[in-house]
Amino acid sequence: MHEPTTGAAGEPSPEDPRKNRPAEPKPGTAAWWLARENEPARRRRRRSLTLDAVLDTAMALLDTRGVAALTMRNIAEGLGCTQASLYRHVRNREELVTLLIDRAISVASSAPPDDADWVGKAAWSARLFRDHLLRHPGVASVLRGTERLGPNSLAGVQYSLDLFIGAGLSPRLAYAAASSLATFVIGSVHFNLGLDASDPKESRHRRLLYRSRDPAAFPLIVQHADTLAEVSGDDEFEIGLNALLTGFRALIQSPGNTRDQDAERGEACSRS
Amino acid sequence: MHEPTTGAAGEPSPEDPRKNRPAEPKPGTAAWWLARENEPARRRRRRSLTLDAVLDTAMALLDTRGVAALTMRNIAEGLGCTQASLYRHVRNREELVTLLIDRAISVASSAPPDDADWVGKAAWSARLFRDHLLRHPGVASVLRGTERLGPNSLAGVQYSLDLFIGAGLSPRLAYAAASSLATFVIGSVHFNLGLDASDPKESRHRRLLYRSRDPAAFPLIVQHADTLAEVSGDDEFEIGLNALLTGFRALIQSPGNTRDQDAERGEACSRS
DNA sequence: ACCTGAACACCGTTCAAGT
DNA sequence: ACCTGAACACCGTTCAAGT
Repeated sequence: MHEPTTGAAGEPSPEDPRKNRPAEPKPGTAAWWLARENEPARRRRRRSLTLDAVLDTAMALLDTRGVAALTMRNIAEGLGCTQASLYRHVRNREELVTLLIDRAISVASSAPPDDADWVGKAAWSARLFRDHLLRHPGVASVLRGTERLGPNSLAGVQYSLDLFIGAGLSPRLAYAAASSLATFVIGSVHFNLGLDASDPKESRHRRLLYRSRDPAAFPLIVQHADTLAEVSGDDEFEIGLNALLTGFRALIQSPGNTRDQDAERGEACSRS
Repeated sequence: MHEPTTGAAGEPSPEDPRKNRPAEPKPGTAAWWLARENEPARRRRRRSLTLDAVLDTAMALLDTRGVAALTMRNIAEGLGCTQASLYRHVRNREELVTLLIDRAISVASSAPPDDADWVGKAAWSARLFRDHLLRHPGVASVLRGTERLGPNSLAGVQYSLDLFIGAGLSPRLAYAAASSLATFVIGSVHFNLGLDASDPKESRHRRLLYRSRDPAAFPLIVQHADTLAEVSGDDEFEIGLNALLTGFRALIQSPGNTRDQDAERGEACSRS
């Protein structure tokens, strides 16, 4: 066989007529997680090299040397084995990254503030999650795209559902609210990723850039250059987080909180 | 010289003592955009091969064959030149991607709905942006990390500032609101990226996965499996968008809308 | 002044061959 | 049954040499 390495030419044969299994599912999808659980223990027969060991060194590599160093060769070197051995525990690099991501999300288990109301708890959890990602930029940089269906991700979903349903949202709205919140947290970390995190020079450069724009094309940017340049990633996050939670609270006070009535659509947007 | 290709070992020498210029700025930062404008026209002397041509074919490649095919070799092949020629117009691949991203964001120029209020206009723009990204998954998959300081990104900022300041927010809050909204839109697209976009099978697989979870660990997920599996990416987006805009409107009705009083912090979160 | 050929130092992945 | 050596088909980037 020896197929070409990267399928850049448009996925030639989605189904192999020889074999009967239907074109292995993409890592991270529900089908992939399910298939992985049903396949009993073909791999990882408590040998010297385990999947956990692979993920451990991969995680250490990601944390210490960044995403560019997360290489099959480097992982193998860290384990003292050859790169080919890794493929006995993992189908390919994407699968490894998918497993790594779910493993890196295990932070929601930290103690929630018990005396706060549900909005306070949600805000606290969101900040905790964000801080965790900011402390592990490698994880954040690899977090996109993949679904959140792994055990640790699901623990976060369970926690959020508990919180939002307890507050009075329908299961459907609670799930959407939890997803939106997670999306916002991860997105906000992504945007602060390339900036060397609160480099004092960056604010000055942004002020210079805003000031030197064409006033005809960007009047408000030029006019408020100094103010805009001072807004930090933390400020943005807090304001967006607050707005989201305010919106969720408003959702509860409108009809359709315990039943599912699709009351959330066209409620505040005045779609005309 | 012939330095190692990837600086995986921790950025050895941040400053070269020979030359006097201070360690070229990272593509996408304010310093980078500024430096790029001040360097007059050393490159691109209206030769046969122009930067625009490079970006055009890169864009076409990204759209038709995806991010995995966005390769210096493929771009060169599309242009009929050698890969080394590309480096006369672009410092490296990251710079090319940065320029490509800003170019791919030129969608805000589309007609805004004139009879809607500011919330309606913001929602409309957000949906427009999201649809644009969903139609160009390659762009979305490459969108992370880099700052939004290029001309097309700034046009979006200018538009949003106009909208939110006109609605009554302070410049500071207007900027943070615009950034939060953009973060949410991009993030929500990122999360729907790996799913083959509304594959009917995916919903079924998610239902199976939710149902088969351990009820002791994930009681709410098991209990509401069918409901959760039916929530689509569109639903999530609409609910989150609505919440954000509701939150922004609440910000206006609280004290500190025309002045900057930091009234947005600790307002609804009841941080204890 | 511009472009090229050819190389360098990497990648992910596969597979026959060893033990 | 497990692991390895060696290869394949790619990468981004550089640079002396051509014109």
